[in-house]
Amino acid sequence: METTIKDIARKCGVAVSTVSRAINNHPDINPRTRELVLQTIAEHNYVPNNSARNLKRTASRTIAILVKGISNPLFSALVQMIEKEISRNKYNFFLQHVDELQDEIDVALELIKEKRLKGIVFLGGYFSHSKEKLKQLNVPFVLSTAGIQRLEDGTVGSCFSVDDQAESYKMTDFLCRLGHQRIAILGALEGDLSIGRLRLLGYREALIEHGRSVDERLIRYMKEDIPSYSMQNGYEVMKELLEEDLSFTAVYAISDMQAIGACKAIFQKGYRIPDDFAVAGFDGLPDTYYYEPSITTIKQPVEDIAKASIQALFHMIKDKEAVPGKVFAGHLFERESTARASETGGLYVKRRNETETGRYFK
Amino acid sequence: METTIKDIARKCGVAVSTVSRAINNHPDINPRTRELVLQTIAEHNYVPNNSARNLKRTASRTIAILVKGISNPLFSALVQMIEKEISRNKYNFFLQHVDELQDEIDVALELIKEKRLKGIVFLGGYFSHSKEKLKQLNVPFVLSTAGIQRLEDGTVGSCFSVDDQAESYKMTDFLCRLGHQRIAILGALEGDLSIGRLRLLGYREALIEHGRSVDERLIRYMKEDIPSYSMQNGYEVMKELLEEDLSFTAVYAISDMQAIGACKAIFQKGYRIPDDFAVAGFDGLPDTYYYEPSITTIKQPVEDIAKASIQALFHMIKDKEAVPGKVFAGHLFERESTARASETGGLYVKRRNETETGRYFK
DNA sequence: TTGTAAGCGTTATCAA
DNA sequence: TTGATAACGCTTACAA
Repeated sequence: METTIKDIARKCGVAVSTVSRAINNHPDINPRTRELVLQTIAEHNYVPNNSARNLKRTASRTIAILVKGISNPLFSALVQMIEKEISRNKYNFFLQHVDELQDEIDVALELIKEKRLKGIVFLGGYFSHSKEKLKQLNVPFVLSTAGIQRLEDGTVGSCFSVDDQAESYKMTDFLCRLGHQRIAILGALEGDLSIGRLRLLGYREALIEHGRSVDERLIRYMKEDIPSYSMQNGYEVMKELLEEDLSFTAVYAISDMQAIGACKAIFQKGYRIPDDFAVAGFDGLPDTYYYEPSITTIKQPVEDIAKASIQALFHMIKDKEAVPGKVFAGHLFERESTARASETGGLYVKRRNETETGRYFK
Repeated sequence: METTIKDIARKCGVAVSTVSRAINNHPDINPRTRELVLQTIAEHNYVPNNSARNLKRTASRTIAILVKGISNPLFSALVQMIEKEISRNKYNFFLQHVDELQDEIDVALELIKEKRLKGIVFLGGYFSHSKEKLKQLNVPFVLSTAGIQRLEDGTVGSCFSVDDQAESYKMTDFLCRLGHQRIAILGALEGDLSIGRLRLLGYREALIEHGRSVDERLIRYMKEDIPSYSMQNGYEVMKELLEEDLSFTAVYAISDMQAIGACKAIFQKGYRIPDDFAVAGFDGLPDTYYYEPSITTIKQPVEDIAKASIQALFHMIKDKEAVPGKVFAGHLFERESTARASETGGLYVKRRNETETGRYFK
């Protein structure tokens, strides 16, 4: 039989309420009694049952961080910052992963009741929930780095992230300005409705703006049977792309991991980066800095996003008023993996007859 | 006020026990009543309180996966396999991270009571707990990829991992056989008592076996103020190492991430890999395959470890008998980052006067 | 400073 | 097939 508060009370010859007081550091208890109780607890390895506590408690000081998917490297830094800030505010936190297929709102709903949560941070999970469903969440929450949601006001939750479409535009625009005429994109799963869609939109937009035609054959999606956003996925897709004769000089992967995979495929074919192909990623993971050559990418300001998210959450918790979300600017890091599309380079460059920013391509 | 089972009962004009039956799919309930109840539940967005359920329930079908630290990339694959197997057995699971500083046993102890857990999988966390403490865990558990523990039998928990010391020996031995006389190691935190210690032990052992002297200056520890086992940590430590005049030709990092960081430091100094320095890692992450040059490493058989762990756990749960742990062999992948120490290469090689496997160094 | 007792929201037992 | 009711283990008035 499990040890309960009653057993401890009996051993100590006191009432359960006294034991409870000792456990919870209540002021109105004789220090000597407290000592006795605490010691007995230690001796018997008594651990209070959290279900019972949560059931009885009307409130807690707990915030849950719900992370979608298990291996988004972008979140490591984010989570650490958020945790630190939560602790600083003397709240408890609770990091739980929610499966790619699970509905994070459902998980949240359960947790709110079960743990009497004070607030929730949703990480990733490219939110596309009905407003109605979000309404059920009757505690403050923030969405961090979740694809931008155009929420009507009145909603409790705020969204903190970069503008995926705009940043994607930025990168594609950058490649265009480097003189690349034909730019392939390594996208998300076909039919993706979250960041994959937004980043693809930005890509199209930039191409059109630059008067480039959008060649659908240069738009590639992730393979279903390989982990999403993985190096392997980028590698396999790039390998296929290289086998077709599509004459492009740059490839933009919508995640850094895919970009690294793409690099490998390029190297394995004996091509050089950036001489034969320019490669760009997205996210700004440390990996892009350490890779050889270092990879051009859009860095998401995770620290800022984390800080703003958690501050907003505490503001909502404490002052009970909604906080507007915020869009953060990403930062394009130009690294070694991209270079100007030159006349000499670019094995696949076959057509070079458009005008570009003062430069002439014959 | 939150909706409870009573509210639903009232709305439906039935007793709470009937609602409970509907929720829990009990057979002894009129299908019509069940429908009515379920519909009312949906209409009111009623979510049962898990604390109350867990409190009342005597048993569950839940297994917890407790992951130490937030960003060990090695675990992604492991977790996925374990999850799949748990679902296949029609159990629920529950993935929670435990902070680097938290005691995972304490967390487990709470969870056991709170959730009436059936079993626990500890991931990482390089277990060094007293047997006494482990005894408190009165549910079956397995340790996966946690530094090998020499548990006396009688313990419920089994340990599944590689033999870190032996594998580390293997890698160091490999580098020695390539002719490297002076091999630096990028270790864990100084004073580490888990895998860091074991891998360092294997390194020393191999050097001694090969008649190499152990130069303490070539043993480097992670920097405290930089994330552990990170690329950045490897990079910074390697940078320092390169600035001293220690004449070594190979560096063995006890994690792949550190190895990648080390590579960057080497490249930045203008040296070549493997010509000037051989670099080896440990873990067998995909990253080492995709890096340029690909990195020699010891691959941990995570799939096998995952499979064996979870199978053992279910065996313990179902048949209530202890299962012995198992040690898995790692697989050394020789890649592009290591090569034979040649007479010509090795900028730092200054002394080459030892005999080595049939080769003569002047 | 301590004890008594009510009740948190469920499930399970028993009787109807 | 259903309903009443007693737990589950704890916290918290309120009383002493």
